[in-house]
Amino acid sequence: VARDLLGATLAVTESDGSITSGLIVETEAYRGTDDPASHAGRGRTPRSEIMFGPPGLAYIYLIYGVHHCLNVVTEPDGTPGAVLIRALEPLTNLPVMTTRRNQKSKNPTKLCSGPGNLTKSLNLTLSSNAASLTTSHISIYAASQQYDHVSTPRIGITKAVNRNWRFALPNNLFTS
DNA sequence: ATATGGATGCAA
DNA sequence: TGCATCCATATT
Repeated sequence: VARDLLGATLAVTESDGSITSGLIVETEAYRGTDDPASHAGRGRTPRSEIMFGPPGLAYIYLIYGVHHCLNVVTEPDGTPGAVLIRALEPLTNLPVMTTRRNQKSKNPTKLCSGPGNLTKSLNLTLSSNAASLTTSHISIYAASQQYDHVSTPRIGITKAVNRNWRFALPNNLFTS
């Protein structure tokens, strides 16, 4: 699923009705109770519970007390799994993103480059945790084509570094 | 290289 | 209750 999400469109409907969106260019998979790098790797906890739930929900958590990370719950009900969205190529509402990121340059390549950066650009916080990606203000539209990809170890983790579960569009300027 | 700073989960 | 840890980023 992490591979399939490459090239999909992530869109957030703002309170004024406008759409802030981007193309998913970088993802990471976290799957199973035997994945020590996953929040679900030590079984069900209040936080990881959502990863065990039905697919199609947003899992948003606070990291380092500073940044939010957006994940898509993927596996069938009962099996834990989620895909971390790590980078987007901005599509709409770029000025809004630039303002939220306090960017002076209008260079779009860094607007959504990194999991904490894209949630800031899209204004996603814990209040959107567990939102349905099919019926809420957050939506994902499947890619219209199959994209080529590269895979590498996941970033920022210390366990299970040998699994190449990070996926990105090759030679993409908007990855982190 | 370093400051940032809240939620989480586990031990006590 | 206390504390180490954490899927990161901006700034020095």
